[in-house]
Amino acid sequence: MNLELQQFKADFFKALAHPLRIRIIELLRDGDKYVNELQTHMEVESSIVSQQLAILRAKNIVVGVKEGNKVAYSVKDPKIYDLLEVAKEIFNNHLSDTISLLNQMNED
Amino acid sequence: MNLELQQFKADFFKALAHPLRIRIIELLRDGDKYVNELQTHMEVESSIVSQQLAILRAKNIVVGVKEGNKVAYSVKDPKIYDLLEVAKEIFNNHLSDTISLLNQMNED
DNA sequence: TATAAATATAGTAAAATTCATATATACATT
DNA sequence: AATGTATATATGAATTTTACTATATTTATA
Repeated sequence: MNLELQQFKADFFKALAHPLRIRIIELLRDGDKYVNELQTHMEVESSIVSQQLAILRAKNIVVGVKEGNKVAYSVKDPKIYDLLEVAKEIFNNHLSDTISLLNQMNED
Repeated sequence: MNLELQQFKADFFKALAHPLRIRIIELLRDGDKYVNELQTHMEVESSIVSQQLAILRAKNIVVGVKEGNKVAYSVKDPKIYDLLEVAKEIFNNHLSDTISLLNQMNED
């Protein structure tokens, strides 16, 4: 069934499947930022930031608007933060599973 | 800032970044399934299914329970379906953006 | 105009992922 | 015990992604 839609979803998740791209999205949560502002927070070469932004742009996750010298980036659909929120909840569940497993092991 | 969590999120999304793995998760939504059941729905070699299941297992997204000859798989944390649901909403927004853009272009 | 600053892109080597095939392991049945 | 079935893993080739470096493009400023 609907293989094309599954491919589309996979591509979308692939766009999020990199720590620097997650970082960019989370930085943009506090408001639009210029590339250099992103860079100083991320502590990597500016070309790397541009590359990752290009990937996010290609998947329509962020948009860049030129303002003179600079380019201001913003997240296109704020629902993406709901997505990250759910991911965090899953992370927490996963973590508490791991912890209780460790506790169990120590009881023996 | 929380680099570890960003890495987790990235890894997690990476686990979802493949159409067959999306397919598996969606198939498991209707209830636990044996590998061969998954396979007949997916129309790929069984070794491919196993490989993809191994990836999902490694990221703690699914669990397999041995039942005699077979292994029954289930999704570990149903919250993952919340995630897919939010993703779908984002696609729909994106899609309707694209459509209205196309309409605009036709008006000119 | 020449130079600097900000951003983007091209090229490339290394690393990771995918897919196919072959092999291994565990359980069931005869 | 021997064979068949279900699942998992190993291996390797092809492809994709990443990270780095160099270069290009646009705008601002001396």
